[in-house]
Amino acid sequence: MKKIIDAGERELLLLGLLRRREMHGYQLSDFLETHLGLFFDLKKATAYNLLRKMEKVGWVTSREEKEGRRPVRRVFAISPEGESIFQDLLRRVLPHYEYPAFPANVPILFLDALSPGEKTDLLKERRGEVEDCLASLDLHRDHVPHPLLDHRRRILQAELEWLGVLIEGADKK
Amino acid sequence: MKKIIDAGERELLLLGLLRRREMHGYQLSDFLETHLGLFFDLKKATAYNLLRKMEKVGWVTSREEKEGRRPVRRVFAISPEGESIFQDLLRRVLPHYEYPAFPANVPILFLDALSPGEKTDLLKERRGEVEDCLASLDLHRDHVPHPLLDHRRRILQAELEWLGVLIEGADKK
DNA sequence: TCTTGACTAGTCCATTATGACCAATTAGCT
DNA sequence: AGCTAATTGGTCATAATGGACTAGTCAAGA
Repeated sequence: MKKIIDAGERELLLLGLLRRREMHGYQLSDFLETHLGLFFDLKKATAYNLLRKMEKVGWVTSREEKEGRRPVRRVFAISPEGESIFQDLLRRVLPHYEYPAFPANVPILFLDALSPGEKTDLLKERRGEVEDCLASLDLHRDHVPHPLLDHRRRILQAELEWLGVLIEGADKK
Repeated sequence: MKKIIDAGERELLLLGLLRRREMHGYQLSDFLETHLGLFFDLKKATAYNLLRKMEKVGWVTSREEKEGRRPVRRVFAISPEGESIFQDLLRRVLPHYEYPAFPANVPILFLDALSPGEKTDLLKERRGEVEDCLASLDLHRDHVPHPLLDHRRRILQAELEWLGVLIEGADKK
């Protein structure tokens, strides 16, 4: 049910962020969660894991840093080697599209196990959720209009229209 | 980068298929791959694993079967318990929508690392791929128009329009 | 000042998922 | 008949994942 055809997106993501400025692990994963959590899902432990691995192959370097009386932390920076990998990955990943899995669509296969009335109700409930998603997106409107936000908006819009047609079909029958 | 918030979609899928007719593992995973591979990604080993697990908790039963001189195979069938779980899962999963992760969008974050010309070229290449996806979908047109195909078509269409806007923006600047 | 809760920073480990692999059978070709 | 490729049916080792956990620091209020 996955579909994380990993062609290096995770590495690309981390390298790209480190390219802007060096960061320690917590900083990175915090940024991922709070700024990119809407779009990507890379958990802390996974990020740390990848960082260690990328250090082992020389794409990033790290040094210890002590600030105030906090525990030492490991600051990661991209290496020249890593920069070249980044450039490569960017050009390798960007031109390809992969349709993601929509696990939430599994029940669509089994709609005929529901009575027409119940089917309509449940689909409408789902539609409501999508509408809410879309509405909450528009609260971000004031922010810089980011392509990823636009993408999300369009996907949700498509989802909405699809559900509309489904519901209509269920109603008529 | 996952986003497989597993609320039981995988179990729902297997139970739903077994509900139509009992099957052995290979049959199931083959069906998944050839008929549903476009939409979901559930690998053989994962399916077997889930089947064993569901047998352990009594949602499915199994018996050995010998046909011809082939090796015995284990045929799985849904149990009454499993049927009730199925009904429950169906009603629990259907009304909820979860935005999936689009790992292929990671490079969108780093477009400014590319020269305008290269950016446009790579985006156009991606657009070509999406167009091909869409075109190959329409070859399936003769089949019964399934909601999932329609969903895919709409998602790809949205993707296409988004890319169009992106490319236009990149060109103008 | 004491306590409670949130933040910082990171690790650990049980569970999952998957690619690789295996072994037997059958089909296809010459 | 003999050889190869594909299919059938399934297992397994390994890697990835993510929830739970640790442990120290700071902030705010009572």
